[in-house]
Amino acid sequence: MLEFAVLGLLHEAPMHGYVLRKRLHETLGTFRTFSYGSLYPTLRRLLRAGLIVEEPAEAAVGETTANPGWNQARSGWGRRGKRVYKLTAEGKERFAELLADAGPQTWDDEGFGVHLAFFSRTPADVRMRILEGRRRRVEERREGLRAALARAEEKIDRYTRELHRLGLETSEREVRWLNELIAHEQAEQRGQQD
Amino acid sequence: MLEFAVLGLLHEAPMHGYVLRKRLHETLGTFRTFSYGSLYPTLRRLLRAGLIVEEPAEAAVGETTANPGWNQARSGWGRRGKRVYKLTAEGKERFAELLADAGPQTWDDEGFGVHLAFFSRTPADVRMRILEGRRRRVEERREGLRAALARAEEKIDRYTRELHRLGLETSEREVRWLNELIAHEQAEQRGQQD
DNA sequence: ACTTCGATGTATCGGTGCGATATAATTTGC
DNA sequence: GCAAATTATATCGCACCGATACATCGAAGT
Repeated sequence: MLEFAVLGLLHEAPMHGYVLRKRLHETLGTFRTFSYGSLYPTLRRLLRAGLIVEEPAEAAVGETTANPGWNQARSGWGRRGKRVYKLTAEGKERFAELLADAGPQTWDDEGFGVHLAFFSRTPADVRMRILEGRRRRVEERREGLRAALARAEEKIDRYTRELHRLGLETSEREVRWLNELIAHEQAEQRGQQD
Repeated sequence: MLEFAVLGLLHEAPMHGYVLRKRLHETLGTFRTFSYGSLYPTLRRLLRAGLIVEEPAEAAVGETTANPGWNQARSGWGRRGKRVYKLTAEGKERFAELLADAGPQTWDDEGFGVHLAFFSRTPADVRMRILEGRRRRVEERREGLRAALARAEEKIDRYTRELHRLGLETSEREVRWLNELIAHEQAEQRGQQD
């Protein structure tokens, strides 16, 4: 999922790992954060896979050109210190593939949230399949919680019951929310056809 | 967190990994599931640490004594095949320690949910600290989302905004839910003192 | 009796991500 | 002119997941 987010964000502009992490935090809005402990290894992975490349530091966004001496000290640019990453053609291609994929990862809590951040770039039919998959998923959770609450009502621990109550309300809410989104999508599609 | 849950569940009775996983699923109620890919390694870890021991299969819960031939084939019992795990004194001690700990792990989504499943066994003051820590955590998320929504209202992607809206409502709801739980705890403590 | 199927049961593998920690340069504020 | 905050990169061990591979058992059908 980090791979997906990184690839998506690098479409905006080449960026440092550090800036990337901030943008990540902003676009995902506290719903999800990624640590450096996963970001930097991911960046290296993408680099090895040829999906991104390192770029001379001059091209970075919001860079004050304060001539970093230690930068030139090592083979021209950014060997040590700031590293700016840029999408390659393969990287763009890969992102497009990931965008078009509506697999099960896209309807779990994490995957869904991240994918939604790039929803306006995903094809309308894929959007629909993801939304519906997510709804199925949340409905399952809702039913599971309903069953757990009905099954025991008295027997189970008060705190557990409270947690299940909250979970049930939350899933009910999310299903309603999804229904609205889906309805909106359908309306839009009808509008398109006319 | 799995360690905590396993130790807690084994207080009920000695169990197979398989049964353990089912009980885990039941008590956590779809809010959280652990896969075998984490359960079995965890079991081995606990075994190495001396927090649990293997027990002859006869002692297992709900066991039909169907004399498993392959079981005796290997040095007396359960070397290959079913393995029943039982808490040791150290294991019980460790669980008590974990119960009494109200660290930051206990107020993130995962830790909080798992801990709540054993809340009736945790000391009242620890319960309070966990509840308050969780509230602080959720309030932070709520404020983050409020800020994100206020910051951009028009600029940001429609879908992202919708997700943030849902997240905001969810956090608001959870804060209210926590307030009720906390009020209940306080009332109970006052009752205790009289 | 035969066999097939679903539940029971144990286990490993590669991959993904986290939290803590170390290190250093650069900017900002006093 | 110096301390503190921010920018920046990186690694380590650990926890967990999903996929996958086995093997056994009991029941239900034929």
